[in-house]
Parts: sequence; C-alpha cells; structure tokens
Amino acid sequence: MPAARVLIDGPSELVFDYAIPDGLNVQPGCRVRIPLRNKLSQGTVLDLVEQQGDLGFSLRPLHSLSDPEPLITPNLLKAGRWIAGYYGCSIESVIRALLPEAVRTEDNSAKVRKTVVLDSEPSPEILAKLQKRAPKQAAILSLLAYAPEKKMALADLGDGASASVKSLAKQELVRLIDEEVRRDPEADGIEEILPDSPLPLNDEQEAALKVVLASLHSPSSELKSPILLHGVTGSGKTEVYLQAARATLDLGKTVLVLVPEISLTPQTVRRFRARFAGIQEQVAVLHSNLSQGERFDEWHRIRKGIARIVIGARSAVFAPLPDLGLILVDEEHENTYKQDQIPRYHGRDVAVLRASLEGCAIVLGSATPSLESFQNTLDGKYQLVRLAKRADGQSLPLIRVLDMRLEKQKQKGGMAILSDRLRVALEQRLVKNEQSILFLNRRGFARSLQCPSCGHVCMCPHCSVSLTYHRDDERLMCHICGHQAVVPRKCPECRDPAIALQGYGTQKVEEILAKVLPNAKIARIDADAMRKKHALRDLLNAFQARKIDVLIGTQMIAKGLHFPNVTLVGILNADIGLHVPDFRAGERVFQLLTQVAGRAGRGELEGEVIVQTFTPHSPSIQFARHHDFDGFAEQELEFRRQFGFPPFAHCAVLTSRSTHERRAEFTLQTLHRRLTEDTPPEIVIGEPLPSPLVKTHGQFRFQLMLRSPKARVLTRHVQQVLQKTPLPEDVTVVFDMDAWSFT
DNA sequence: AGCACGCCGACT
DNA sequence: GTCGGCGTGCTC
Repeated sequence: MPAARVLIDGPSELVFDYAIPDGLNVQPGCRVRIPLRNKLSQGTVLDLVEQQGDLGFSLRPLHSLSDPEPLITPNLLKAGRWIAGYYGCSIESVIRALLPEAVRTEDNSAKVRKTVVLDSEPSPEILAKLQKRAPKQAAILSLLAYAPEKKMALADLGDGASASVKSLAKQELVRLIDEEVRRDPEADGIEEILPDSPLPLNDEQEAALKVVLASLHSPSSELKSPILLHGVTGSGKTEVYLQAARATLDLGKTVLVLVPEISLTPQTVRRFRARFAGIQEQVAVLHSNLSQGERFDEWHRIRKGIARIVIGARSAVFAPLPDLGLILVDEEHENTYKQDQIPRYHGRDVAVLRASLEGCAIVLGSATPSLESFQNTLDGKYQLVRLAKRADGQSLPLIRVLDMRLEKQKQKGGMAILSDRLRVALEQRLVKNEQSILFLNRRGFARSLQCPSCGHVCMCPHCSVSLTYHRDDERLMCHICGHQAVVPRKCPECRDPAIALQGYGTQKVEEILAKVLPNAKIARIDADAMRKKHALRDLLNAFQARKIDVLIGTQMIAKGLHFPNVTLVGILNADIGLHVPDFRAGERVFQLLTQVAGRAGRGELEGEVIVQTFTPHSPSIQFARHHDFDGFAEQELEFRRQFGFPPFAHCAVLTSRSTHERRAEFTLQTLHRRLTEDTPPEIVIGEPLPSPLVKTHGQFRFQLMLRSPKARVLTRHVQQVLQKTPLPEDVTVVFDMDAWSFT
C-alpha cells in the first residue's frame, strides 16, 4: 500500500508519511489535512511512496483532501525540487512561492455578490397590481427587465432595496443568488481599451516569428531550445510576442509573459488586452502586489483554464497554467528577475527550466541580452534571432559622448552638471516643441553634506553610506535603510557653519533646469516623486499628452517607455556604476546606456543622445555609443573567460551578518576554513572580506565569493558545511547562488 | 510538596 | 509551529 509523503506547512521543514484512506484520490501536489500530534495540520503531498520495512509503528491515516485536485502540477513540483537543490533552499520555502498564501489558506474563497435575477417577465396583471400596492417593487422589476442578462447586483439597486427584493423573491418573481465576481487587479483606473489588430511585420520580424512558430509546432527536442530574441530598442519585439501568442492560443495552448517589474505590467496588460480584445477576460495578471483576494481569483482562473494568457513579474513563472505552449521573458537581462529573498531563484532561469519540463517554446527577448544567454547561443544551446532594424525604418539615435573633464575646466569652479552642448540641445527641442528625457541614476538633491574645514561627512548611523540631502522635505536621508535626520546648521564635529553640499541628484537637476529653461515644463520621476499611488501613471500620461517638455528621472524611466515625440535623451553622469567593485559593472553600464538611449527617436523624428561622462574612453560607453552589442560581448566575454567569471562559471556569495562586527567576521572565517577542507576540485573559493558596504541596517556584513562551473557541486558543498556548522546567536548567514549583487 | 516557567526534542 | 516532558527554583 502506498503512503503519501507530506510536507507539513510551517517553517520547520517537517516531512512525514501518512497512510491513504480508501477512496481518497491522493496525488503528488495535493493539499491535504493531516493529523499531527493531537491537532489537524495542513500539508502538501510531495510523493507517493511504497512503505518499506517496518518503521516500528503504523502510519496514521491522513484526514482529508483540502482540494479535490492537486494544486501543484507534476511539472511545477519537479521545478520546485530543482530550485531547492540548485539554490540550496528548503523545499518548504519553494512550495511557499509555488502556492501563494492566498491559495494555501483554507478560509479564502471567491468573492460573491448578492445578485437579483429576473427569470421571466411578469404578466401585465401582476405588474399593474404591484404598481398600485408596491410601486418600489414594480420599479425594480422594470429595471431588471432592461438590465443586461436581466440581472443586477443587489447593491446597485440602491439603498433599502433589499426588503423589496425579499418580497419579490417570496412571490417567486425574482431569484436572489450569490454570484462569483472577479477581483480584477487591472480594472482600476484604466482607460477604455481600444481593440487593435496585428501590424504588418518587416522581414526581420517575419523571420523571427517563423523561428518561434517552428519551435511552437515542433513536437520536441532540438527546435524547442530556447530562443534569444536580440532586438534593438524600437525593433518591434512586442509585435512578434503578440503574434506568437495568437498562434499559441489558436493551438489551444496557453501563454505566460514575464516582465521585469510590477510597474511594467499595466502597459503590457493593456497591449495584450487590446490585441485580444474579444477575449480580454482570458488575460490574467499575477504579481506580488495583488491583494489576497485578487491573487486568489487570478490563480484559480488560471488553474481552471479560464485565463489563458498570464502576464506578471518574476513570481508569475509559477503560474499554474495548464497546456503551456509558450513562455515569453521580456527584457531577459534585467536583474529584477533574481529574487533577493529565499528562495533566491532567477525568474528567467526557472522559466527556461519550466519550458523544458513542459516541452513548450520559450523566447527570451532583450535589446541588451545578458552575457549568460548570449553565451548559450554561441554554445548552440539557445537559438539566436535578431532584429537589427527599428520596426518603423527609423535609424538608431545618434549618440554623442561628451568629455566632462573638459567641461569642468570650461565651467571654472562649477559642478559640471549640465554641459553647454546638452543645454543648447534642450533649448532646440523646446523651440521645435519636441520632448526630452534627462537620465540621472541618483535621487535626492545632494549626495552628501561635508564640512570644508575638518572634512566631516554626515553618515547614516546604521549604514556605511553618507546621507543624501533632500530639498523637498528639507531632510537628510539614507538611501539604504531610510533613516532620516535634520540638516545640521554647522558641522557636528568642529562647529564650522560652512558645512556644504557635495554632489548632485535629480532634485538639484530639476532646480538647475528650471533656471536654465524658465519656459519649459519640467517633471521629475524618481522614487521620491512617485510615492503617491498612480503618480507614475499620471505623470507618464501627461508626458504622453505632451504637457511636459523635459522629464528628469532615475532608472525608473530607463525601460519600456515608448514616446514618439522624444528626440533628445541626455545621460548626465554615465560613470555612476562604472567604478563599483563588481565584475558585471561594465555590462550594467552598457545595458543602461543602450536602454536609455533607446528612448530617443521612436517616432517619425530622428533621435539624439548626449552622454556626459568623465571616462569617455571606457569600453562600455564606446560600444554603447556605436550600438555595438557584438563588440561589447566579445570583449567582455574574453575578460570573463580569462578570469573564470560567469557565464563561464557559476558565482555564489556567502554572506554573514550581525550587529556584532567581530562575530560576523569570525563566523565567516570559520565557514571559510571549513569550506576549504575537502573541497571538490572545480570549486574556487575566495577570501572572506568585508562587504563593499560593510554596514547596512545596523548590521555588519562579511562575504565570500565561490565559483564553480558546476552549480550543483558548489551548492551541495556549501550546504554540507552549513549544516554541520552551528552559528552563533545573532549571526545570520545567507547563501546566494548565481548572485547578482555584491554590495 | 506544589506549581510556574522555560528549554528542548518530537511530531509519521 | 506546537505540544508535552522534564528540570529548576520559588512559594505556601
């Protein structure tokens, strides 16, 4: 007799076997109620196992099924096991990601609305009688007669209608039912969606679509390998996605669309709903900002096959779609696909795994592919498809690189924030009534507050960073932990009142611009300006309607935006991020410049990009300037190969943190010592060092980099050491496989 | 002696 | 997570 191996809910990672009572159809992935001690608990069936040998006791039978069918499909369960092994996290933590809280808790249910239904028209006699005796009831009946489907929500019939309805129901003139209503996450505030139809494809798009369709139709194996769609900004990747999605639906299969962040879901949803206007209700949205109710509804609509297109961020990779035919990963290079909490999976990589388990087609799209994905095309593991031209035939924007060292000499004593060239270019756009975007990857007004006589810099008391001055609320703020402080009148150390602002951020640029271009309408988009709900949407709408001339923003404006009237993009300080101690620094700068530059010239008008930098000859900047992805990739891959960095090895980080500096350091040193004993030969272990940002949120952090061409070997080795090393109290150790951030 | 409290291991 | 066993130590 097989038993059910059950993972019990809760943080303790308990796995027990239970006997299966007759007549219960228990499958892996089922949610079950099980007796544990003297109480009932809930759990997830991981496996059906043959009971082997004598355990010395007989298994307790499981109590019942929470849901009649398995909530986790076999493929998703397989993917879950893979994630646990690959990233070195507990299967319980993965199941949590697989089955959102809203779905696993039993007391959630569909939202119902009291609805009044009119089954048949009342006879004129009855109506006449009611008219006299109960005019309110008669009014309700006539309202219902004209309502769509002859039904209305009780709440919509106005205050005090419920007594009348009750009476009508008693006379069997109407029925009162509970109708399930969908809590639509994207219903709120979205303008009416105008249906559109497929656009004609150019040759490149046609060829790309053909490759995707071949993969979609191929029964298996070779042609199913992932497709990397490298399409320059404005090349019309989305149109290829939309037509591929249509073909998938026509096959009776379903589509999963992943976007890098939640803020990008509405625009993607809008495009899919417009294209699939007749079947809008088949488009579901899934991301971590949904309310419990919305998530419950969307999840079950997906599982039942009602929603056949799912659009969402990282966590949507676990959407329980039946008959998955196609996965689209948009902007596949984005770091936001990496989850920074346990389980620390990479959404794109899990998508690739899922595609292979489901035997479905997968397209990774980007204007700046990650070197990992690109190397996979060189190795023949992925297919490479290119869109080198912009869809509308426009050329890519002209990119000028401005040496700010010269500019600084010119503007003697000035901060060299806005070059003459950029200022003139902005003025020209104003005259021509065209729009501009200025990009600066630092918010706030001034980077720090420093005393000119003693050199003291105002630091965050909890983090090893300087506090940023924000003029809006006249405060010093920490961008790591959010700590706020008042601005001191004089130096806290030496009492010199000459303490001064250093560096600049978006707020300062906004102020300078207001002076330089007094007639321009200027707006700023960054985390501070967007604190209000819908602020981003409203501002982008205003920009679209040309009510704003110049948009200043941080990386919030770097991706996905499409504004045909933007002909100038200025990048104020392209160097930020170039000098961080991270082997991906160059790749990141190249991607950012290319993406931001891509916002220019997306309509009829030609675009121009001005890049201000203190290191004009940096390869990332030069390759971006020439729109030369291949050149950049070739050089960067050579460097990565030489030093054994990704994509030629997997890179993991082990971090220890504690409020006690010495304890964190000592713990990591101990782990390092143990890791270097009996190390599998392919693993390279770095030195335990303080993190580049030693202190954050009041905790000291030390880290250790490990590399290996084989991810599983690395994870297993680290897990083994972690398991047998007791950690001192107050020290947390984090293992991050395929880590993306090293700060 | 009787009981409150906290630690720790087991839970199929 | 949660229950219960057990040891400690305080109070009646």
